[in-house]
Amino acid sequence: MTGTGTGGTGAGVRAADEDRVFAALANATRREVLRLLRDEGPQPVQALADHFAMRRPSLSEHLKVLREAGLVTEQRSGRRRIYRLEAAPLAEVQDWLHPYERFWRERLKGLGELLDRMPDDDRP
Amino acid sequence: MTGTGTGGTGAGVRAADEDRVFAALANATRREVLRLLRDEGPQPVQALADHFAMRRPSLSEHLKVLREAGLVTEQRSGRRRIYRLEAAPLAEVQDWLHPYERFWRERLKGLGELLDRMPDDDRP
DNA sequence: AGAATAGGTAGGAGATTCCCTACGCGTCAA
DNA sequence: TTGACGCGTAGGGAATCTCCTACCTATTCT
Repeated sequence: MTGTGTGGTGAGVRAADEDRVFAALANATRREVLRLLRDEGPQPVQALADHFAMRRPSLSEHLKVLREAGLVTEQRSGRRRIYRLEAAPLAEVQDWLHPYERFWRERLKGLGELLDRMPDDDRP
Repeated sequence: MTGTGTGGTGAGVRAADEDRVFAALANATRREVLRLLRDEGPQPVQALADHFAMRRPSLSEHLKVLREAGLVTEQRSGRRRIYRLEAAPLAEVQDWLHPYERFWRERLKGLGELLDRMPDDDRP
């Protein structure tokens, strides 16, 4: 929904989305939540909370950050809310990563030095 | 140097490294610095600072965060310090990303629903 | 209906982030 | 040697993060 062409602002929205995703991933608890949803499938909040040494309301706030980054969705089931992994924003992270790939591959082949460009104004 | 097998603690070190990398990427200025070093090659601090509406000491602190995450290295050249992209830690991000890949691919093929597992205790 | 369960929100404390203005240190030019 | 340049660090302030303890609503069970 907040996809590639929402219209109007265009790139500004994308940048904000990107920022939310990277910010969401900047916390170890939230990354662990994503791993749990990936490895154990969709779960209600309490089941997730069992894995952490943190009160449930704190986890609720982490889930909110993940929701606003589009990394999880909730589906209400009675009085519970089943959280599910939404991996699509992670594809954008991979896209962001891609232009760097050749740099670490060069390093691994030991060719890095040869291909580095000097700043071309002066050297000591 | 702070690579895969520093010895002793093992996974603890890795987790701390991972955290530093994700934290470093959580800021748009720092991601832009990485992009500049990637697209324009190694540069001194002032050349980088020209791209930002921020005082140079602030950028220096961003560079420190990137250095401590292993994402850049500095090479002294006279009174200047040439910063260079070190993409290796980004390979670890890609490794982290990899187990999620099948999830967004499933979604794209519209098969997501079929493969989702229920929490297997009860449904409404 | 009343009690228990599931989970979100409010408000606050302490830590961290991100920017700033000084200022210090090393290097190059005059 | 003196001054200008390049860059890092110190210290501080505002904003944000991350955790907490209440507290509220919605649903289910008895």
